Amino acid sequence: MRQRLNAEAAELKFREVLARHGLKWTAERRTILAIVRSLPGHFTADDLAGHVQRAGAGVSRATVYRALPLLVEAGLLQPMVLGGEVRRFENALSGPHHDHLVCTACGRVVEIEVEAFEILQREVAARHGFRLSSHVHELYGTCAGCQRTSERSADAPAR
Amino acid sequence: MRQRLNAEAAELKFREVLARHGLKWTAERRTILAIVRSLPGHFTADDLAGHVQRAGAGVSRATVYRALPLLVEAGLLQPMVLGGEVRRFENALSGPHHDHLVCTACGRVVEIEVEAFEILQREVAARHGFRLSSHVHELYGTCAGCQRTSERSADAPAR
DNA sequence: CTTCATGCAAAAGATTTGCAAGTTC
DNA sequence: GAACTTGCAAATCTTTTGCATGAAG
Repeated sequence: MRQRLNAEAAELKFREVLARHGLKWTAERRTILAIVRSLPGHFTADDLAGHVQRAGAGVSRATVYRALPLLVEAGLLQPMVLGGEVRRFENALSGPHHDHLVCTACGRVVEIEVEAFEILQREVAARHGFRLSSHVHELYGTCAGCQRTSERSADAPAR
Repeated sequence: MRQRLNAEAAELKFREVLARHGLKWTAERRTILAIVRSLPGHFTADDLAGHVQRAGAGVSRATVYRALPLLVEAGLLQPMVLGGEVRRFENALSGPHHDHLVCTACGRVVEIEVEAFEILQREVAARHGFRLSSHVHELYGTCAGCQRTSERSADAPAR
């Protein structure tokens, strides 16, 4: 139901985020975007940096790292937790389980609790013969306030 | 719908994981478990280590770090991505979006695609005035094969 | 022209590991 | 007893920053 984004659409999304932050569209960021589009499957931040460097054009690691959050904000890169190498946790014992709705512009976090998700998750897991123990479920986007801000002006402070 | 786990249940879960890996139930791990249960909200691996250290009993940082993956496997700690400080990504452009079903015992990853999740997510986001751009959704548990293995013997190799 | 970007190399952090001595099973 | 743990400190790794120079708007 969700169509594959072509190069043009991807560039548009990226530039939109840049504009929103008053940042510039440079050759380096263009290169990084291209590599990101070309990488299949899962990869680490460092992997990506490596690919970009090897890809010829001398784009430094620092520049790649600096682009990461922007790419995520543009929805071109999707953060993952696979493998458990995370830095951040939440006590899974206190109170009922909840997921998170995070504003990528201002950082606000809304905790949500949706019974339907839980049920659906169990169903899917069962269908694959899995016995669930936990999960990570976070939704990223912009909250009402930040949407208004970015519509009004393109030089809105990042946070 | 999901009840708060009491100390006993938590210990049971933890010891179960330890047994499954042929590991031991030590005073240090007991301390760590206690602190984990006491910490509310979100925290980093380092935060936890700090708390444990300050909590008196001289449990070293290294020991805490070593216990982390076990706690997650036991479902007592829930990994999160909040804040975007992740090390791992996935190209959000190639093909339709999918979530992950991960076996914490053997590491197998099954990619799942459930339309209902997407719809529900959009609904929840809308209800809070958010415009979604991406999300992380990973389910952790044990696959059919690993379930059988751990039932048969407690000394099954971790992976 | 003013503001932002980049590379470099250094700095800062976070996590992991080797080892000798002490514990659990 | 054998196998697994721990603390410590050193070793690794990853990610971030300061600065001077070079582009983009």
